Amino acid sequence: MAGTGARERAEGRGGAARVDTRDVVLAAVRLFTDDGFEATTMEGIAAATGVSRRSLFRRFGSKEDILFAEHDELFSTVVRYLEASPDDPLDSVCAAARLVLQGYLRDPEITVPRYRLVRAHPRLRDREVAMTARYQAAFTRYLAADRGEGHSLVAGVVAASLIAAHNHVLRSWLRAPDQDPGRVWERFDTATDLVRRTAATVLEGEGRGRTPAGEEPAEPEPPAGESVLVAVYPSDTGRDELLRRITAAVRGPRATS
Amino acid sequence: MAGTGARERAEGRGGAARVDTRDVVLAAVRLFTDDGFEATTMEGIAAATGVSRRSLFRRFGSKEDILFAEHDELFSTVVRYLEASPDDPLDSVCAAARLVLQGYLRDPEITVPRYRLVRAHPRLRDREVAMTARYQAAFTRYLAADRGEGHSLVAGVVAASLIAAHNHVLRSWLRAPDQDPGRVWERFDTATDLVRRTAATVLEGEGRGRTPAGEEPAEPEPPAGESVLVAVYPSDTGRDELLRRITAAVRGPRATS
DNA sequence: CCATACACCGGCACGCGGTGCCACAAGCCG
DNA sequence: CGGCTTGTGGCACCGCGTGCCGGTGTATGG
Repeated sequence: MAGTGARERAEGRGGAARVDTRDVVLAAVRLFTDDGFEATTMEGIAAATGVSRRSLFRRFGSKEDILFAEHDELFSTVVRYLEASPDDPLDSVCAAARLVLQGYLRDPEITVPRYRLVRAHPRLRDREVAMTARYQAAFTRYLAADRGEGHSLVAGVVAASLIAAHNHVLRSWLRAPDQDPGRVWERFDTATDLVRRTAATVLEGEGRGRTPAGEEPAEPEPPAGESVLVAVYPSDTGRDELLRRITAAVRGPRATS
Repeated sequence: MAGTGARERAEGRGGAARVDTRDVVLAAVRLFTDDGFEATTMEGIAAATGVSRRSLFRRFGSKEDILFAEHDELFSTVVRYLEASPDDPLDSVCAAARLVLQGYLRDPEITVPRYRLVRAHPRLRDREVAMTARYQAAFTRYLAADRGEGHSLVAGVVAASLIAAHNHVLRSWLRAPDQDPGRVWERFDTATDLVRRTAATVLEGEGRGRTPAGEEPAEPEPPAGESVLVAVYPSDTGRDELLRRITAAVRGPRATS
């Protein structure tokens, strides 16, 4: 629980300090798992969080979107990371996939119950696969942009392989979230190695990967069990706000395996 | 339009010869493209087809499901084909993918406008990718069932590759449905060949080929003007030390935007 | 100090998707 | 004929999602 409890005071009228998004999500997840997703109404979530029904829709869009709010944030983070990544494209997308897995491992409090909900309700399942499709599309675009335009097939296949490998590892963790994270990263490395091998096969005969001019080729892949922190913020974020959020994130209960 | 018009007589009560599913779908597609998906109400479809609103929900489940009714049928067909297929598993799934593409090419009257609708509405897009995910899951299960249980990763990657290749060719047709079908099949063959090559690579090299990743943690430098901060630190770095270093980095001269 | 502008919130009403329930019409059987 | 099953239409109802409005806190300018 990150900073709950002190919020309940925000009742009454206008002023009403904005309830933290994460608290809303956690409360909603709790209601979903306790009462069932269908049975939980937006009015119920509103009552439980102190945010009005109308504002819930304004901030999250829909009931499902509450469940995937954190995931959406992660997605945009990954996309921005990808856009700013100077490494070899294949390394970049692998690192991006690592980022996604890390996003899941970071707060099991949301991702694990969400996984259970997703498994139970086909509609939520569709929403989940839609998310992975968005990742896949982003990876494909990124890989295809680097090479010539004619290689979108190859890019699509490589991206699909990587997503499949990632999801394979991810699910293995979601089914047993208490296992040693080191094992998870180990599996992730073998999975990405597999993808790399297939990609190498597929790319044979293509021009070799570009080398960014100058600069030492930064090591893109932290060794397994490494601690990675990636922060992506809007360009207009003030330094203080940035530091405050990073501090809060680091001080948070979850250490990245 | 195919076989409408003679239906209008089915008013009044019970008897009402059952309106053909395909006619309902075609009418709905027409309404969707003419008036927009959101603007088209189930009551409108009911009025246009002579089927009551209640029966529409009973037969199709939801408004979206009307659009994908034919696709669902195709899916179950493919699954049954797969279950009865005695060939080499890789050949079987490739043939199954061919079946799907054929299902699209067979009636452009539904698939083409549906593609346009899917492109326009994110919600329908999600539904579409959910369908491809179902195919992918079916292919994965089929491929994994053949080999030992430990190869579900490989199966998943191969299935994902095949689906990606199929979708690549499919979209190229959907964007220009009037082109020569021979070209489409030609592209399909080259795409499946690509998948076959990668699959061969992946299936042959079951020996571990893991390369030990480098050890040196690094701080990749985001391009100037970008709002990305990536920091990689040893796992045992203390929170305070981490924060101090991040603070120094952000406060420093090369602050991120 | 007040006026204006802006952004966010909560309440209300409403359309529509989706479901449970019931009545009714056919086909099939003894 | 009377029961059973199956599919249908009508009706009422719930809940999601949205447009609209009034109110409140904060920032900006005279």
